[in-house]
Amino acid sequence: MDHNRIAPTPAVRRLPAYLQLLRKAMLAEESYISSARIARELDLEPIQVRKDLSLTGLAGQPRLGFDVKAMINAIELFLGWDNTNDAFLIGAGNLGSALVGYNGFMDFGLNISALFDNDDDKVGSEIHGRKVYSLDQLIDLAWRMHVNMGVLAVSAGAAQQVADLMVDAGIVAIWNFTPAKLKLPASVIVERVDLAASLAVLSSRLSRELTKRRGAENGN
Amino acid sequence: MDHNRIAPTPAVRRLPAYLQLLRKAMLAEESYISSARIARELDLEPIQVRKDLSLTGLAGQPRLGFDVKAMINAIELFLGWDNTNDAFLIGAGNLGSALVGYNGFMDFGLNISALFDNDDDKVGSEIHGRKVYSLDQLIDLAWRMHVNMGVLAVSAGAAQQVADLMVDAGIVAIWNFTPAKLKLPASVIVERVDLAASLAVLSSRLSRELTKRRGAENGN
DNA sequence: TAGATTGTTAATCGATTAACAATC
DNA sequence: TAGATTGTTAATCGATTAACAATC
Repeated sequence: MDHNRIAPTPAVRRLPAYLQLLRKAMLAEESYISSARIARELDLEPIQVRKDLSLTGLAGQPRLGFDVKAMINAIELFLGWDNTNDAFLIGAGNLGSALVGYNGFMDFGLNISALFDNDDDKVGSEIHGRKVYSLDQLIDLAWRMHVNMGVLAVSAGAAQQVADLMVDAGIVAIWNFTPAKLKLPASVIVERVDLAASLAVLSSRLSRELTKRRGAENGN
Repeated sequence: MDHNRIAPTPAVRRLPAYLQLLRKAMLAEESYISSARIARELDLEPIQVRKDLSLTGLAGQPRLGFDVKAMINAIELFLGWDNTNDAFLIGAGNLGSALVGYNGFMDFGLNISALFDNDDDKVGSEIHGRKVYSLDQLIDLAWRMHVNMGVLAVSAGAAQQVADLMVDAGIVAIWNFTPAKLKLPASVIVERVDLAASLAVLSSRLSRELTKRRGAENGN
């Protein structure tokens, strides 16, 4: 309820899952959904669902649950997904191309409107229907098109330098797909997709599991 | 120190960053590094670094810090990155190709040894030097090559079905790049790269920041 | 009204951080 | 030895969960 406190990150990260489920419920023409039902489908606790949804400021109704349509709007508004966000993608390599080709981003209110790369062979071409521009044009185009979000998908080595350029171009939020830890002004919002961290969790667990199994095989 | 308790996930996720820094230190021929120095470079607290590193079971030395080479080995052992892990990648689309082309995985002890796809146009071809097989061959090849890790990069709609097949093929650990929440036996280890969650954090913060700035513009 | 589901307040749990004795 | 840095134990912090009164 307290709209001045910043929202807990773990809760914000769960909101897209609620949104997805609510959209499915809307397609099924259900008008209300309870926290118990959401919790069951997403394998969470009902109380956690209620706490998370309260972030949006929209209250549920006793006996009924949450108004599906209203809650969809409330979550989208909270996340800034109510209007499509135009973003530039910098680095039209393998990963960059993959991200542009992923249509699912439209569900997240994200539209990658142009690509930027230093490779002259790529500049001027189109990837998945989006034009590739030279990095030299980034500042000019970002200001002109009022783009304030950037997806960084260059090599680790180039990441810091390109990020600095993005900031000069007026980009406020950077979705960082590189392994680099960027050093930028505090006012710039950076969210990193840390594949190494994710793989570390998976492979350490696998490693333990395999050790356990080998132990069991030897009759321990 | 208690090696029976499972490791806290946030700590495990930080280990690759330590590893990367330690490797850099080794290249610079430094033999010891203190928690204070690691903390400074990674923007963490020294005490957190010490707690995290203690997970590996390797102790530091008072006055000196941590033995760089020994700690690299200890972290790699802990994560199961001491020997290269062979993995299959299922779904040779945009994202799948990008992941195969990303050479950085070698630093994480991961080697994607083969690709699988249902698209007949792709089967038999090579992507970034790896052969693409039909999904029909997954079970046979996984057993024969003793592969127990799989990277899932198919469409959201196919994810559950393909994951079931992976489990039938004896795959124990699944790195899930799809938006699907997989329902699998509890013994299967799943780690999901949740792009929607990550974007939610970024765009909700951006949204707040822009609202704030617009407020400031209007003289509030 | 009775009953189901909500939001609030308090308790629990786990991760982070602080204080400090132990160590080389 | 003196001093820097460690690992341990305790305190703090934040997120999750439990209990329950409020509500339609």
